[in-house]
Amino acid sequence: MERQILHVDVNNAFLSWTALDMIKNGSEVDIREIPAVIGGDESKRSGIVLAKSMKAKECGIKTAETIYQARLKCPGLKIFPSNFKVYREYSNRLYQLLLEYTDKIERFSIDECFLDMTHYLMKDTLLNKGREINRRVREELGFTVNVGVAHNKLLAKMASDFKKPDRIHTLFENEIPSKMWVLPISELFMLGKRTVPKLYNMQIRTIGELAKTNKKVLEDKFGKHGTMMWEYANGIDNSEVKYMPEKPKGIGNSVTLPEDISDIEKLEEILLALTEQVTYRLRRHKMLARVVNVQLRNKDFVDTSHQRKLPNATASTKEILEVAKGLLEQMYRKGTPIRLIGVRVDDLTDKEEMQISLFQNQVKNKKQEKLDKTIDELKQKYGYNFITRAGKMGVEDLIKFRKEDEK
DNA sequence: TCTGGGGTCCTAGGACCC
DNA sequence: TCTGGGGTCCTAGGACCC
Repeated sequence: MERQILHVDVNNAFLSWTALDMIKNGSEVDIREIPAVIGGDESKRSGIVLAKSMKAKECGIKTAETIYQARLKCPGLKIFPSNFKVYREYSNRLYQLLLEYTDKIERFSIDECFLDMTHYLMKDTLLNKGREINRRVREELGFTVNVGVAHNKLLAKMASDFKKPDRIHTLFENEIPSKMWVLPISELFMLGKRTVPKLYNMQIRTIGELAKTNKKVLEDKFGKHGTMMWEYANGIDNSEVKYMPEKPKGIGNSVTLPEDISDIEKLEEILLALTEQVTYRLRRHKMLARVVNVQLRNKDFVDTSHQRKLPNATASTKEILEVAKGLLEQMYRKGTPIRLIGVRVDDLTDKEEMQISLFQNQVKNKKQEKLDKTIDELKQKYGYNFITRAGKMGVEDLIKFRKEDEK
């Protein structure tokens, strides 16, 4: 049975939502109407563009480039900080509105949803529903979306990426040659800056040329990625709309340091703050981790990471911190200036499903678990930073706590 | 000149076992 | 002197997404 898929994509999401929030708080200007970007903080060495207004786009400003470069392109540019709490609110409002159409919604990111409308279309056409969503979001929520209409997720997503803003586009099978094959390969979902030059070297420049390339040639060169790009170029995608919320597969926290650090004791303090945050989130998900990973980025932007598999899954701050410290010591070359440090846990399992090893639940573990639990409860009651073991040098200010895990 | 932070998935090589 | 071939697990790194 042919599926009926919509992709809803908020136009300039962070910028639009910041604009609405500013207006709500009495701002006279609508930053959607001027050259403006949402960006990081240059003084904290995180100065990149997260979102741009149409006027900023006209200057040639691109997402993810540096604020420095953006300002060169557009001297009068206004820069505003991001506010994820606000973004989450608007994202939830959009989701609530979309729930009126189907409960088969995949929240692909904070500003993108896939809707599986296959079983929800009565006499209305998919296109009419798309138009209605587009209009209602604008009128009722005050921002605009692009809607992609197709029979699978890939084509719906490609369609919503056509002309912006506030548009609706279809991409049905018979439209693939005229609407998709004419585009450069860089426009194809999952073809990034590493793969595109390799395809260019093979004289493949448009999605249509990729679609007509021998599949086996691509597979020999790119493996599974080759299979995928050939199928995508031909509009083939059988993946489901994943409307059931999934458990995370890994949880991480990393920081770019305001200045390079070459002192391992300082790095260890930051590692503690990062680990506390990661294990707190892990416990809130009621999950345990079996793999601990530490990442370093040096001043030359070279990344290294080491990981270790644990004999038993755990959510204990102490246990994970000990492993993380071991990894840091193992990989850190004395005197190297470090720009970024991160901790993540992987290979997660549900706590309930965990088999309790006979040798594992000893008294000291119980004690440690109880301490973690007490601290977690205080954090929930008085806020994440109320109590922390990493308070020595204001390290906790570096670690942004992610509020969505509060729920 | 300056280059975020959160993820997911894949690959390749080495260790180890039968 | 010549030295298999699979399979699994673990680790480091890369590519891509928003």
